[in-house]
Amino acid sequence: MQDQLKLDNFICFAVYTASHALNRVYKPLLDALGLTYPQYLAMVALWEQDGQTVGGLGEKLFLESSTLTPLLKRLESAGYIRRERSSEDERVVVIRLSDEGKRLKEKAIGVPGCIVEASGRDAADLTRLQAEIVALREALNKSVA
Amino acid sequence: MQDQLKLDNFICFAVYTASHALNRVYKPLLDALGLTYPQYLAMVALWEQDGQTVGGLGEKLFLESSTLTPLLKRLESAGYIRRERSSEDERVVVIRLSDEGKRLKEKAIGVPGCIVEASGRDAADLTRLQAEIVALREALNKSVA
DNA sequence: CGAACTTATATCGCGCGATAAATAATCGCA
DNA sequence: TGCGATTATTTATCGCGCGATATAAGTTCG
Repeated sequence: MQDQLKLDNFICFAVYTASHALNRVYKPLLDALGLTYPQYLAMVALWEQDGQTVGGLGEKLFLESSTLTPLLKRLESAGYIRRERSSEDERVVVIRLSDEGKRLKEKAIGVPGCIVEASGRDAADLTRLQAEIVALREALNKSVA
Repeated sequence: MQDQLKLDNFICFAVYTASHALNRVYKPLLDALGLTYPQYLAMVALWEQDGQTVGGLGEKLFLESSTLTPLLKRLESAGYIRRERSSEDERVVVIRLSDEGKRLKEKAIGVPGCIVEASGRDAADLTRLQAEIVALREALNKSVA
């Protein structure tokens, strides 16, 4: 049968369930760090570049301030970051890693390797697939904007 | 730099953001149907095969019954499905489409096409990518189990 | 100068999704 | 018969994600 409305033919279903599957692999690793999945991504973004603004982070992570602000507050109360208003522009809030937040990077350094291993693929193959998925995301984002 | 902890190198980040991007494309289409994204997937599974059990649906959708039960209750109170205990095995709850639920399929028939269009790819290309993502999901699920 | 506009973030409200743990009902088998 | 296994529900908790709106700070321009 060539039913258009067949679950297994849905790219959205593939992405949705792959996201869940990733989440389940990450869960125990991130529990050990005291982070949720989106929090982890925010921390990765900050490890990559400290001192980003809320807006800048949101742009990178594709999240609104209404999602990010409470998430960042949780990271702050966990002691991993500080939120400081910029002195040049008082509208802007700059996010800085605390010492503990910086130390957490060392504990997190092994996580990506675990994922690669769980995927059963080599890094190059994953990189290729990742690029394809990013291309899909970009096309979809363009169509909405 | 070849930093392992770089956001753009994360397959998880690609999947996570692609999932959001898909959600944003779907949102207006599903709003018109009165469905959320996971509810839509459950309905697709039921259009594909009516009369599935909660457990069976959960297996297909990779969701626990504790996630599915409230979701299905919402679909029931929306009038799209009925939940009936099986007479053969009274532990089992069978989900059946209501007439309205069946009619909804006609309204939903155009949705996948919109997504293909938004992706800017042809169907064959999407199918190939979809298969790759499914393969990733299967590998990840295997590693957890 | 100051009114009007823009930008950056925060707040509020909402619903949902996801999980864990406890409970209940039923089934099937030794 | 009785007990472990199965199936689903319940309860409680937590966080995510968004839209709408508010607040406050900066900017522009008459």
